Amino acid sequence: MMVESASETIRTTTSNQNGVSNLSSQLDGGGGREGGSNGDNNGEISPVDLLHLQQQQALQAARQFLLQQASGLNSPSSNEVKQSPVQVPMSMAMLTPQMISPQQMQQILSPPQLQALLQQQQALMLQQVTHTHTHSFLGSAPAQHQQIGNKQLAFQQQLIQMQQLQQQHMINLQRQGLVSLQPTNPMQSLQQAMCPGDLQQLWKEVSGVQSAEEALKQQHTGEGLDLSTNSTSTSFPKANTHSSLHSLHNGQDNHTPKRDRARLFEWISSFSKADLGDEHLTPYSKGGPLSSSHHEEHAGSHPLYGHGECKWPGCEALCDDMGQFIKHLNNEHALDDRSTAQCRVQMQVVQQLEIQLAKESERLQAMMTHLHMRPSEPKPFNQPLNLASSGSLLKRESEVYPEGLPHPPTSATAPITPLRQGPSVISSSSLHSHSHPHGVGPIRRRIADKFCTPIASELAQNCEFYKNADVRPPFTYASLIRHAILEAPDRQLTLNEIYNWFTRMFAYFRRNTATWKNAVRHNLSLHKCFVRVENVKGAVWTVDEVEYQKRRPPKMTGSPTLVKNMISGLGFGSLNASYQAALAESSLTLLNSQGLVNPSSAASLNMLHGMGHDDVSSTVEQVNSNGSCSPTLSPQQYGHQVHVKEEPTEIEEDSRSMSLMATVTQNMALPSDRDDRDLDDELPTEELE
DNA sequence: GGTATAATAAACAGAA
DNA sequence: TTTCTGTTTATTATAC
Repeated sequence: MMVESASETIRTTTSNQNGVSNLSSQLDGGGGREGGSNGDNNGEISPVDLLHLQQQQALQAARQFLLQQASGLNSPSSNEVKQSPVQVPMSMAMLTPQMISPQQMQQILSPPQLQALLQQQQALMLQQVTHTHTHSFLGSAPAQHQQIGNKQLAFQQQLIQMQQLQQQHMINLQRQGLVSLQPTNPMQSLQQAMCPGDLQQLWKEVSGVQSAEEALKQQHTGEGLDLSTNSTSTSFPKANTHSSLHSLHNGQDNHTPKRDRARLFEWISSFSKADLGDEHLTPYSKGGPLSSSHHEEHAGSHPLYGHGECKWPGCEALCDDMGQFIKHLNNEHALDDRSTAQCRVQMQVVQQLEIQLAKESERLQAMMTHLHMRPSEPKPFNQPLNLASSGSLLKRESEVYPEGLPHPPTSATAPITPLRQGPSVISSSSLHSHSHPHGVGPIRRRIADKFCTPIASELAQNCEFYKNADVRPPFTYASLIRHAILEAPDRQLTLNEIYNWFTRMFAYFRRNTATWKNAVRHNLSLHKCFVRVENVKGAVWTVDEVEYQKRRPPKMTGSPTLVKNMISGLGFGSLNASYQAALAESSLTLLNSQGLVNPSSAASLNMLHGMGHDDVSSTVEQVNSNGSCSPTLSPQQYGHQVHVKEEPTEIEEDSRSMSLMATVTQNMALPSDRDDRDLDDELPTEELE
């Protein structure tokens, strides 16, 4: 029961804001395990402090610049970056965020450059706000209003981009262990990245601009808000504001006519609460605009009310009590164009952050996968990836992951699946195939076998991950069943015990019970390598290693194509040929130091590189578990009734040579702690792969 | 396009 | 009768 609730918790990681704190918790836990990866900043100014200091300095400079402008420097030509303390090309500072993603920006720019860019953008934002203000009050021609609307659009786009960029930068710092991780939500992330006061200030600027425009409009037309009026060529900035924000979301400037309230409401409601989280749409989506009957308002708390002030973006109105706040909310933030526009901006912010979160979650899993590997195994990740030859999943991931970054052994579902999925995270649900009942399509099914993933090694490295994350393990049912059975003390399990192993080891299998249990039974019956043995306490299942080795493994003959495929398999954080080579290399070193190996055995180890990884791991596991040289564990030794099955498609292949490996391995000391067997018992033997 | 492999679904039967 | 266990068949997807 506890495990199920735990998996439920994990599953929410990318679906709402709560996931952020969950993710942070995981990060904290992971950081603790890794021990010391966060660095030691005690007694000195931490990088994050420096970052904040720089941001404050930039903002301070921007404020001074604003003051100068307000005191008479109204010339637009003065709005140049030469005021900026850091020299980053203006074209870069202004255009890049809209042209390329923040991730790409970070790859292109060094951290100092990135920081400089952030500062420039912040200063520029404030400058734009000032100019917008200035033009709003000084100019009244429609053309100027049009310009204001465009500036607002540009401003808000850049604001979001800047927020993204800063958040990404913070995450990068966190990833580098330079910043301690804190439970946060998207808005907190923005505030954390920007400096809360300045973010709020920027929001106020947006609101202020719109308020000023509304005032102007009312002055010119002598009428109040008329939401039903279509915008014309002489439309007021308010209409532009609307369309700008609308196009902000659509990614195009289509200058749509004003929507009436119903359409605004419809548009907002089109965002499912599942995507955006309850709190974002609650005021609108439940019973109309900011209804005072909202349940949270009656409950004495409101997400938009805290510390005696209104938390509406850009609004810091002081409200003594909830009643006053509700009154303020209904009066000042009713469903009108401005509120809708602000809501849209907020939606956009949330959506961007959620996308970012999904990506970062996947990146986290890739990092965890990487960090679980020993320091002596960096080779695979130094090799160029050839993802183009991989399947569609890898192609998708190649779009997500920067080149050279190890991909998680996927899954997301992301929700992670987000992957959703691995470790396959992809637990990010966003990466899960929606057409598949399990959320994980067949694409992923054979990943383990295709890339020859060593199940023992993978499980050892990501044991905790699979136990907690709702991520489908990248192994076939057969390999999982076999692993479960071989892991058992007497190398035999009842069906129910196999079920229990699945649910114990993988959060993913704590759901979809009917499906995967059926699959387990199906595999047990189908594959000849699984032998049913009846004893006094009922039927148990064992593994016939000979039969298992007969299963046609992925061909790894060393041809360029296969090697390329293996390299492409790198994307899963699973072991590939290079990794195996590194493992063998390090193992040989170890064995040589123990005088247990000779050149011929080294050749044998190298030969293993051409084997399917499952085969390799099975060999090692078997030897390891048996503790003897016997290459197989014949079920006949049980002396019970045995049901021999026929493998559907059996191609006889030479059994891989394993005697030498067995000879070597049996001499190696094995940890005795069974509780840690996943991590300790298998690793030494896996190193021989 | 054929083949192999794996996942999934489902039907069915026998035992507990 | 229900549930569990085990077998079998069919379909689909993917990789080669």
